[in-house]
Amino acid sequence: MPKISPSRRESRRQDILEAALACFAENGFHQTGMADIVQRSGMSHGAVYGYFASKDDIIEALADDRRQTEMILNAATRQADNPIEGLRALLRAYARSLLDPAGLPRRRVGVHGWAEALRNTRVHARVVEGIAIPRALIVERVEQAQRRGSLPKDLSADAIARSLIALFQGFVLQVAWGENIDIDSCVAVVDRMLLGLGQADPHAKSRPTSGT
Amino acid sequence: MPKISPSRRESRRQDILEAALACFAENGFHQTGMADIVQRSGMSHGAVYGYFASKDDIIEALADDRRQTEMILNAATRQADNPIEGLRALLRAYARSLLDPAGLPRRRVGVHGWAEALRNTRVHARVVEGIAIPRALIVERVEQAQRRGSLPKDLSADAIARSLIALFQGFVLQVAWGENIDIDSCVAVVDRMLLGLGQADPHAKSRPTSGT
Amino acid sequence: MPKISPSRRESRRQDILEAALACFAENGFHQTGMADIVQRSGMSHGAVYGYFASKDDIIEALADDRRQTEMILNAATRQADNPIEGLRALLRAYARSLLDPAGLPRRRVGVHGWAEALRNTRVHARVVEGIAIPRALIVERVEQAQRRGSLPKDLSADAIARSLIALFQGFVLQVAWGENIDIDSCVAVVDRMLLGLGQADPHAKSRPTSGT
Amino acid sequence: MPKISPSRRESRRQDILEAALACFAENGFHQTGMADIVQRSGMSHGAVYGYFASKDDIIEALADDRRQTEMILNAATRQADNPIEGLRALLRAYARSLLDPAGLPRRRVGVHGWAEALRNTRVHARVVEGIAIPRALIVERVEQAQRRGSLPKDLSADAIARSLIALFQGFVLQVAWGENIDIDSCVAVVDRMLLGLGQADPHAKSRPTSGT
DNA sequence: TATGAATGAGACTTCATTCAT
DNA sequence: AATGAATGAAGTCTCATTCAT
Repeated sequence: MPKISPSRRESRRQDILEAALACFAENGFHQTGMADIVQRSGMSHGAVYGYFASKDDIIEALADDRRQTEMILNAATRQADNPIEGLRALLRAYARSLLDPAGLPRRRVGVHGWAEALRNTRVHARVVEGIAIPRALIVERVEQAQRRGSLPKDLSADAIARSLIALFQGFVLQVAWGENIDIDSCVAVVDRMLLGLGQADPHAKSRPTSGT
Repeated sequence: MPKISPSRRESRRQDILEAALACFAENGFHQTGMADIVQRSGMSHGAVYGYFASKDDIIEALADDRRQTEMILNAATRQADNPIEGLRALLRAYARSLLDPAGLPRRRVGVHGWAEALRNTRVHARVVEGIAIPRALIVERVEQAQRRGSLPKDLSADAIARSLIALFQGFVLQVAWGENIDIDSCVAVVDRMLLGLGQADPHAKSRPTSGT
Repeated sequence: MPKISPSRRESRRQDILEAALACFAENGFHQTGMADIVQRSGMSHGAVYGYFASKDDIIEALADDRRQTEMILNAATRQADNPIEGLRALLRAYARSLLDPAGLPRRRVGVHGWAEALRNTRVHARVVEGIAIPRALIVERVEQAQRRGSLPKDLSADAIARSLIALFQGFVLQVAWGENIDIDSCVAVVDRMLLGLGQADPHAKSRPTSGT
Repeated sequence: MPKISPSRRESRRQDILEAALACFAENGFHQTGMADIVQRSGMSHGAVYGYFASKDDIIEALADDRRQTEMILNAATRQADNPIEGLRALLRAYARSLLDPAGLPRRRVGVHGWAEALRNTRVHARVVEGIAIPRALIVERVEQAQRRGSLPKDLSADAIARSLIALFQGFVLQVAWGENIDIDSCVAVVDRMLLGLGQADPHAKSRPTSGT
């Protein structure tokens, strides 16, 4: 029987995750010690271990960021009637998040998570799941557009989704590195690319893939 | 001859880097111990330290992979007369490298390097430099195309370059994760995106951007 | 109470210093491993590092021995009214300490500290400070005696102090080496030397510096 | 059968000792690596090991410095007819050597040797022997003086010798530390102390010890 | 003889986790 | 539940010495 209330417990848990996020963002998972997290959280070693079974447990918890996903779902949902506009809304939602300095730690930890996912099965699962959600959404939008004829059917919806995700991932990376990147210009570029997707295959001999 | 020949020395150095690459690809930089590298290289601790001053030194050496860059330069150079085709050649060269299973360790280590670049200044410098080279090449091609009128001038050449790089980075990441990604389909998608770039801004009122 | 009391902490600290003293006395600073100290202290590596940041930290802590100094201050203070007798009391206090077998480890470590002071700045500072204190005391006594006329004014008080310190240092060294030295006889010799200091310069032509 | 001439061999040996002396003076025995000595000597590892079986061998060779001893013997011998003057000549010879900056490395290594003598039996033997020689000389002089009546017989000749040696040792130490010590003033002090030794025991009740 | 690359035991230190208080 | 001192395996790196060339 816990002496502290469930809500207080959850709040403490978040304190730890917040502290860990800050530490991991600065130094990466493996250069950060439990002592760093303990100190930053203002708690004791024992207390932290009361909320997480291990350091890996904390890493896993942070590898799974639903907030971004939720934001994206919302962005796309708001344009539920127009798939192409939905994708553009998605793009803009991502771009906006990249411009938010408060999200920098999160994005840096995200990049560390990408590397960690290469060897830590559980982290891998979390990360891949986290990406599967927007991907499924994009796929859905694309297929919707393909049915409507606003996107050609000769392109794989999955490939389009993966390509857009890849774009976002690359932007996250470059921004995390502190590269001097002009997000707005990039959004314009991607917008134009999306527009290009709507074209038929110019290399296909004579037979237009889709018409108006 | 007690002093080993420079070529033999270089060969030994490569052996170490190869061993380290394999270890890092499996377990990441910080989960790999010097003992692992030593064992895998078949040398002794002391011998390894005769070639590299520290583990970080090895990491740095691996963070700088010119081979990929060179391949890209070649790919683009072969199409020196047609900038758009040069970019497509680049895209294909990248895609081909992604399909090579022998390059997997290298790509995995590359991802670890991305994370490491977030906190290790020297690795950061290497990684960023490694990306600056293809980016400069792309910028050059794009500006060439813009002068010729095959790409609109209202798009930032740098943004285009960064976007293409971002795409490649994201693909590298997804492939490294073992995602079930169909590279050929993705190439088709990116091809179409490139095509889209050639279009004028559809939102611009009346005045066509491309001319002459 | 999870946090150990300050007194218990200090006691543990002393345990480590004691163990280190014994090890260093036997094998010197650099031939002693942390493992030796750890084993002798009965603690674990981590525990020792909870009290001292490094091996050098332990060495520094041992380079600073105030006990001897305090003993000397006491000895001299007891004869506050007669400076010459104060110096003789000092001499005897030192001699007594040399005869104490329990102090042998301390003296051996002291000699190691002399060598260490040649290259370790912090140890140098500690050692020199440790000697500055009795030296200042001797200087004070000598100047007092010079004002009273019981010591000639043509001798530098500092040189006298340094000479007496040098004598003690040499005795410490010879005793530490296990030389077959008769301390009592040496005390008699130094006593006579002190007596000699009271004489006027015999080489000074005619004019006596001080009278009786 | 050595290919190099014995004289060349000895010269090489001295080169190594010189290099080692410089290294040891700077960093002490145990902080100096064979690599340092090898580099400073301009030879190779193998070559150095051709002259000395081990690092300890080099240390031992340096622990035995006959040059100083010889100088002292000469100084005292020049005053063979007057024992007290012989001692004063010795004192001055020592003092002069302390003022020679070229001898600093030697003196620093000497101090390291004092510490090393505490645990290395062979070094101990060398160091103690090195000191036994001047001590024996002083004892001889003192006994000579006692027979002549210029020094009282109630003082132990050995204690006097050890006391004088102790003085010198302490001066060496303080000079090696870079202390701001005025050697000339100290010589004046020791001169007066020696003068004091000539006095009879003032505490002895009535019966004068000295004759004539 | 000379060279210097190689060896490998061992040095110091860290840190995720536990558990007596 | 909470504390934080303690554990000890494991980490990176050094260095006296050897030996193939």
